Amino acid sequence: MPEFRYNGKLYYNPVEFAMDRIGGTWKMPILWRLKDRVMRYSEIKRDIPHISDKMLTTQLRELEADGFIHRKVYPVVPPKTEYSITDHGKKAIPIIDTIRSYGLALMEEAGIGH
Amino acid sequence: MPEFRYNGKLYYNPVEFAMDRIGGTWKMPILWRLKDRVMRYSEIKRDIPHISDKMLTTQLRELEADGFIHRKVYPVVPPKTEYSITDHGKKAIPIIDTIRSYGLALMEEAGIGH
DNA sequence: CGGCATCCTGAACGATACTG
DNA sequence: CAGTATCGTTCAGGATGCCG
Repeated sequence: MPEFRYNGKLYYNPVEFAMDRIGGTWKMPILWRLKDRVMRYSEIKRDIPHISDKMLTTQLRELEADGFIHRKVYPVVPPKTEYSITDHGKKAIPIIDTIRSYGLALMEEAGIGH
Repeated sequence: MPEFRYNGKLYYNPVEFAMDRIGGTWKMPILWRLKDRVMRYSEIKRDIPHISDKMLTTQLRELEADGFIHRKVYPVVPPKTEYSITDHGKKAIPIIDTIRSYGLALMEEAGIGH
């Protein structure tokens, strides 16, 4: 398996590369919520309990930089920012769905959720 | 999305639960290599560059504890230990394959690998 | 050969406070 | 409302050495 570099970071396989874009604790939950609707910052925050402003902002910025979501700022008072998924981001949804289903299966096997 | 607890740890969604079992830097690469053959400790280690003994041992133990792989020790000198994937572990392979393919697609879009 | 025991670092992540 | 700034903590993972 050939190793390669991207943006200065070293990767050893495609799985690692994919997980660096959509992995971590928050990115999939965020993408999942944006999959079929536009949401404001405060909406996302309210919908994902326990996430801090810092984490939400950081993750949103990274997803935007990687082209998964679009950020639209309305220059009004009070501030208004809308986040939406891009076509590039939509391609990740089936993957997340696969992992999600697998997680549910594992949970059932483990006796969780009934 | 209902949160739940498992082995003392708090999870917020099925994706997080799944990634806690097969995620991280090393677990998928290990499972991927064991998917259709039995391997000895030293074989795996040789096949996954850059992994340390500590990491390899830790990950193998966790995968074993979660029922993904089986560990068979031969009481001989010098020591011999064989690792194989279980039926439970085999169910993870299609997931890894999906993520892998997605990673390859992302890499191609990013202009990596040609 | 197939590990385990220690020690250690850096990045991820959290808590809190503040602001245009 | 939608963030930033700063500080503190945790923990995955690396480095090194030892052993039956």
